[in-house]
Amino acid sequence: MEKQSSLVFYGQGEDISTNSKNINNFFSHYVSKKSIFQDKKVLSHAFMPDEILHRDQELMRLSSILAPALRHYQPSNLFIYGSTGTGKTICTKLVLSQLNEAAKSSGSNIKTIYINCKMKKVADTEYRLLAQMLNEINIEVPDTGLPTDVLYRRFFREIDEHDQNIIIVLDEIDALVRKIGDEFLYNLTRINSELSKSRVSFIGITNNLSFSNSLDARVKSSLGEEEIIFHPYNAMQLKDILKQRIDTAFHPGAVTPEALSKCAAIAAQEHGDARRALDLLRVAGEIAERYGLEQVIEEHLDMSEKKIDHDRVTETIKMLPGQTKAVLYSIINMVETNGGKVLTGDVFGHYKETCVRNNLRYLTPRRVGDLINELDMLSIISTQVISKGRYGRTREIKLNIPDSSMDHTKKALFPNFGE
DNA sequence: AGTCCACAGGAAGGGCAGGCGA
DNA sequence: TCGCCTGCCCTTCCTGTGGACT
Repeated sequence: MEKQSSLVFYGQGEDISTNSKNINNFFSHYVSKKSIFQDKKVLSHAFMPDEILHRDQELMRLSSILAPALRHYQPSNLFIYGSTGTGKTICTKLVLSQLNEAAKSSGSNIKTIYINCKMKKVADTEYRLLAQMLNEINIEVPDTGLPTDVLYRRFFREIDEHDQNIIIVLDEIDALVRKIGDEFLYNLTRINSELSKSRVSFIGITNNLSFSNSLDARVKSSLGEEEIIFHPYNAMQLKDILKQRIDTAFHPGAVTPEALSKCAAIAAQEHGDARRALDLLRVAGEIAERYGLEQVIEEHLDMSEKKIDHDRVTETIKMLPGQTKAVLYSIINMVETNGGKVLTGDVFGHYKETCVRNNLRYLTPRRVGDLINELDMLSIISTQVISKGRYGRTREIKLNIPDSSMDHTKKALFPNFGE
């Protein structure tokens, strides 16, 4: 295939004496050229389609569980399970928005609160989650400084002012419980006994199918009154979803049927993740556009896959704190030297040496163990606890950084640490 | 069967910064 | 201003673990 980047074209082919002229010409050309996209936002995670394909059963089940709110009854608490990109969040949001519409026309007083518990600095502590819930009902509270029980009381008082049904959605609830434990959830289960006018229901969304097993029995029985499982999409279903979005996102004929099939197949292999499929398609479109082409072809999807992986890794690494970078630097070095997998003890030894060499303070093995866990949670590495019998119990660490991103990863770490 | 190793990981608490209310 | 509360990062201390070794 012959590729021609418009950037290269303008830089080399024309006699333009100054940089500003060059850039100006590029922008004019860019504006005058027809975009491959018709409406790019249709491919974003936040976009809510009018119709969600292949989720009729789940939507009906969800609607029937929440419907009693329209008759001033408290709907059952609910857990929604399913892997990433199976439509849990989007279906919940759609049903809630329809419920709000129905409430408006029927005169029911329903308030819905949606909180993504995985958002850093939003819901990673009990205080912040309560503050976020208060913000959702337009009550401003300081980022820190107040006792937690004051926030609880304020929240109870505010929501109990009117006779209303409140539905609180805690998305990625497993991340919250991992961070602050399930005591908080227990407090929430007691919420209705504190209220005289309002009624509160909870929807917990998680991609961890065994999440409820890790909960306290009281919390489990109270919050898990109903359960809905979202199964992964298969390749055919993903293809339908992609087709639906392509029709509005791209100009007609901008995505070849082969590219569409390939995109669906890649995402189907990765646990039927529709979000991943849409990302692949969006980035592939951007790549095609950058090359000045009017069609997305299979090859762009390969490039898109690499780019998404690469961006995810390098962006995550850039944001890491210095000590975590030092630990990762040691893991990469150990893996490159020893090949394959390394053990916690070896990593700590290398990490300590690196810190001494670079005049950095070094942390205790206990803390380094936690940092290794954090890298694991970010999927930069994978760890597995193994027993080496008489030679102790340790963690085996494997790098998850693709070879294609290794150079950039090192560049992101090397300014901080030298040999 | 008991011992031992090299950790994993929970619990408790210190120190610091930042904010609130009296 | 001061006491109290929070989050955050960290250390210290401790118990638990599982399979090789004796």
